[in-house]
Amino acid sequence: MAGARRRGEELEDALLTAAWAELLEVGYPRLTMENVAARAGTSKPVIYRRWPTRPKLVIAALAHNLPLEEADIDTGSLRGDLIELVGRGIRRYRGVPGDTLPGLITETFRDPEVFAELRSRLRQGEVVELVRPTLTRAVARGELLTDQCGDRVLRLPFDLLRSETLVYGVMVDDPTITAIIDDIVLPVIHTHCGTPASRAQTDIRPAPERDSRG
Amino acid sequence: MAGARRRGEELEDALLTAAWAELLEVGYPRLTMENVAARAGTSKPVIYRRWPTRPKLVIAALAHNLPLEEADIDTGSLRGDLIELVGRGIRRYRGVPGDTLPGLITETFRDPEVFAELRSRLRQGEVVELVRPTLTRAVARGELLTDQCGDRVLRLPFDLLRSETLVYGVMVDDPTITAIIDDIVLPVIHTHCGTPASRAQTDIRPAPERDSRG
DNA sequence: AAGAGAAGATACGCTCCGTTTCTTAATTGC
DNA sequence: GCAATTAAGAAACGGAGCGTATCTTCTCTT
Repeated sequence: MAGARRRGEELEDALLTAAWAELLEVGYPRLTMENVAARAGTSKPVIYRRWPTRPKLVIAALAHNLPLEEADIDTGSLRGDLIELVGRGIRRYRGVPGDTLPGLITETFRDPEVFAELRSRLRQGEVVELVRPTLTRAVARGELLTDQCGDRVLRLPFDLLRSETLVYGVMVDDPTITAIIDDIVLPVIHTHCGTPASRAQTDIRPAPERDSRG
Repeated sequence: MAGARRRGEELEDALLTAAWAELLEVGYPRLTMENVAARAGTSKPVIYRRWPTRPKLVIAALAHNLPLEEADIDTGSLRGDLIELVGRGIRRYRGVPGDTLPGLITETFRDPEVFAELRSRLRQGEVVELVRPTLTRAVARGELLTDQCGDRVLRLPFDLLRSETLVYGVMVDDPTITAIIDDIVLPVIHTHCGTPASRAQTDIRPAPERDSRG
């Protein structure tokens, strides 16, 4: 109709925005290339000239709409830093339907390359590489004796987050984050990284645990 | 060809066995109703007369080929019990390709009823309801002060297991199980359920952690 | 002004789901 | 033992959706 024919970045933005909107509206399993094209006011070949498959389009849409957080956290305490860190990780995905990520993971299992890309993006999104610096700062504050601990300990907060979001398809709220940090993560960190005895009492609180799931 | 036409349970077994074999051989995303029928030496309508959708067929195949474990664990120590418990949970899925369960989860997100069924089956498979009795036995032995702790603590071993299997698509081996129990689960349990001081030194071992993933 | 390159529309082949139709064998009831 | 019912098995179909091919038309470059 309109002679105005978009090109380059403008068109690409429109496509990724359309894909994102489609993702939020109908969810991953029902997102079709046809509908994304229609929503962007164009047609399928335009999409396929940029992204060879559906998963890759969706990954691009995720990257386009979930900018990386910056790593500037220092709340003054280990506990505060962890809560903030995990909170950022989860807030990054607010608005993403519960089935989007599992859907992507599945679909991309067919294509190892795409899967690797998604996985690394998940890891980035979860800023797991920021946990170690957090521990290092805690050591500097005198909250911990060392920041030396295994990868599994560092991954722990985000692994638990995934159990809530990916497996159960539930969006995590703030009390849940606090519970995860207080009831699970901090005890493990203190076990591995040591705790000056006098602080142990106030930092660890094995309080009656809330559970946000049914 | 052969006039021998199967019926009832014999036919159903053949179908579920075929579905299972197909699952192991080509994985969930490439399992087709056509191929399952062909492998069972029959045709699609025979399947559809029993299971209305692909996910429901696969769930039936899982149920048919993954019998529930019996709950008879007592190795004499909390640590041993937990390792055995988690080991059984994971051994139950040995032979199940890494993409099967995420695939199912995705596909069944469309159908809440099927999803609920799968989820409850996962929970059964993970015998999470056996963790509390394990703690109770530990209290009886004098290893713990109490068995009172929140659901999230009870779920912890299996949530971590899922991070390895579902998210990363990796099969968990015995050293990994041991590491999960020693480095994460036991510290948390001891934090929440107390530890007689004299035993704390021998039970908790924040050893250099192994990591089975790349 | 001319040509390259990409946009956009349309249609196609393919796969696979779930259904329909029809024939034929097995089971049940008399 | 024989009809009547039920279900097996074969084949084909409609529909959705992916990814591709073809062709026209616009826009940008030179």
